[in-house]
Amino acid sequence: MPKEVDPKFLKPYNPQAVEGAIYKKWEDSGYFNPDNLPKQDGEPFTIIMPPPNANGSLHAGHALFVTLQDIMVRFARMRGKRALWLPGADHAGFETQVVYEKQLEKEGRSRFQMEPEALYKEIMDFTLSNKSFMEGQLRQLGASTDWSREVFTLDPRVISTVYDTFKQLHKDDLLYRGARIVNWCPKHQTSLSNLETERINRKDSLYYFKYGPFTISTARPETKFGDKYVVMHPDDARYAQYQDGQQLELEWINGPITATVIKDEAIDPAFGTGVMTITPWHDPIDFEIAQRHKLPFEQVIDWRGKLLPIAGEFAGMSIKDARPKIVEKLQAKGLVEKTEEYEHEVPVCYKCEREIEPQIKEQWFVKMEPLAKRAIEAVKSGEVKVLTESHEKVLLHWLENIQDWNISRQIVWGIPIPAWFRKDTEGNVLEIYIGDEGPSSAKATEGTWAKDIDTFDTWFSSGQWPFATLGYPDGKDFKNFYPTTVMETGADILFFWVARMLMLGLYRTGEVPFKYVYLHGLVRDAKGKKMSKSKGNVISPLDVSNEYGTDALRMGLIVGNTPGTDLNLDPQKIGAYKKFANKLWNITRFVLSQERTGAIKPELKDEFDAMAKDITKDIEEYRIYMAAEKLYHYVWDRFAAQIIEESKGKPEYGESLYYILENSLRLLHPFMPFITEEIWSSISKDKDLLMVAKWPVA
RNA sequence: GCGCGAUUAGCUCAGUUGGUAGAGCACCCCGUUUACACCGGGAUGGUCGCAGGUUCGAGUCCUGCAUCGCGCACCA
Repeated sequence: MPKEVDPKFLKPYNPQAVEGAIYKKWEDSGYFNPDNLPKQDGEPFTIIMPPPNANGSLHAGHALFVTLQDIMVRFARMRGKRALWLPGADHAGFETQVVYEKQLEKEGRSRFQMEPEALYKEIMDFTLSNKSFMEGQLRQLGASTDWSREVFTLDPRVISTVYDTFKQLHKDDLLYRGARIVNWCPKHQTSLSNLETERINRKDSLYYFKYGPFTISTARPETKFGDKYVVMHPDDARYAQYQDGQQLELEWINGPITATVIKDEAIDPAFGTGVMTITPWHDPIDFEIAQRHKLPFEQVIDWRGKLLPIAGEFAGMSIKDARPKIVEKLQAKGLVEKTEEYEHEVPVCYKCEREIEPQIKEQWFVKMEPLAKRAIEAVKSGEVKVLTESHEKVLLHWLENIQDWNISRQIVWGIPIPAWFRKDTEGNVLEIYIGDEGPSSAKATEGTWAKDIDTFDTWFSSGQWPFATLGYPDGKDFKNFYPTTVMETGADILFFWVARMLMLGLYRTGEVPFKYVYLHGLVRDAKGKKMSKSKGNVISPLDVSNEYGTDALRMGLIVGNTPGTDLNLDPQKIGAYKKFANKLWNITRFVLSQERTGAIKPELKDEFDAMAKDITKDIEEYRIYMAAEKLYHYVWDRFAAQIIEESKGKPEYGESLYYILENSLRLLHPFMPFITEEIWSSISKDKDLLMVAKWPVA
């Protein structure tokens, strides 16, 4: 004689009807904040959320990290730890500015026609409205984050931490301001770090020009106007007759010039003719050669990519227009020997794919080697463990070959660099001042003070995120929750972010910022293609959540997703987990129709406990994908398909069924928090929320 | 140039410290026996890229090769 069950179980599970209310219950309970947890003596467990860029909607990658981190945090919370998941939002400097500039472009406006203050305010409004939108989306995905501790990357206390780090680097002589070759994007009008450039393979013409007695080869005729130095390898026998410093008169693009021979080992005798002329202002190799030989630097191309007056009749032309005309002129003068097609790699801006124009610019650089050294030690000693091993190798390789870091950006949307320069009337810098407020005017005995108008590379500030968010150095949270437990983020920002956090965290606090690094891969579409707006194959996690339920989305993102490898998000797979949610719903319906008779069968309990122990170990060792799959199979293939079938018509199974259901819900909760909490409220009305229920394995 | 991976069922991928291969989807057959048709039962399907080696035993460790992919880097 079956018992009456709650009528809600007589219909299929409807995620949309319950998820919102459940999230509200969690949030109202206060348990997202570790200070409110029933058990206050547990050890701390901390994850700092990688702050999503507040410049659009959450994408599938966000849904993946939310799911992974939420599983880790809910698991820790149920095991009695003081679990803190600290949420954030990123102003995302250059990224957001690019997004906003596209919007301006659509409106027929341009940032270059705007006052910086007005532009800053507009982007701030844009960012803040996206931020609150995004917070709602994080809730929809079930993120059990402590909203009372949320931090925005432009919060005053973050900026103050960033300024302290800048000052400290200056004090420790790890910071320099130098005129170096930078990666200049002519579209975005800013310099970029090496990481912010990409290389594309391209076929171009390689021109061979007669340069006095030599033949030089170049792919960039438009830079050659100021070339007065001709360089060859000192051991190249073909040119042994020429001496370093020897001067030659020769005919060049715009008339006769005096050229000087330079011998330098940077030249590869096997490339082209083994001779080249140099353009120190627009080429990194040439820059170094010029530095070694103390040669002058002259700008040929302006910041917009147009030729300067040194180009004579070509002045004011764009590179694209000028190049063929210059070749034509040289041809007419009989100075073109031949032209070859060749393939080479060209650096481009990672945002607009416009060709990078190397330029010399005064920027702030951080000396990275000493910082990298400590990070390498931390990785090698195991103070910080990187999943997977291959990512650890990649990280070490990068750290071991680190280059100095340009942290200046010529954009308004960012944290201003707290530096002032005292300049004479020529514009030469007489003195540099670094501080929160400007230098007192009384100090300017000569020249005038001008503020650095640049902002920091976003990664310079976000590289300090773990300790900045926790209130270093005196904050209570810093003392309680630092070093954090896990940094879970995308493998694609291993260098941009993880490496910088590691280095800056060690530098400022003397401790690693996190003990584990868990890296996830890219979320691709069902066919393994990278999602992009232009391809139109973007899957919105919020849409998927609405259609299949958040729990199904979460399972689909987790099962079979090993750390560091890309995941194909197939709606069919999500559908399979929607069915699983319904299965669980119907299991409950059946169990609730049974009386709690008989004693728990030892063999069933032992079997369940062994499974529970096994998946606990999996989660502890970050095999989350495997824990999820094992649970799925236990619940469906063992519990539903076998145990329940055997139990039919046998009242002595009653208590066993309740035992297995109740404890399965505990195990499933981190993965499928909504449906498990909903069922929990029906089977144990007098107890606290499932999110703080005790994990079945100690 | 330097470095890191991948190659397992038709497709997409798991396979934890070496113990005679698994999932989802697809496909085929049967079934509406009261938890569930968002279901149940069953079937087909793999010489685990190739060649060697270590081992009682290798998808799993080692070496070489092939193919594909990724990252970093100043070749005019």
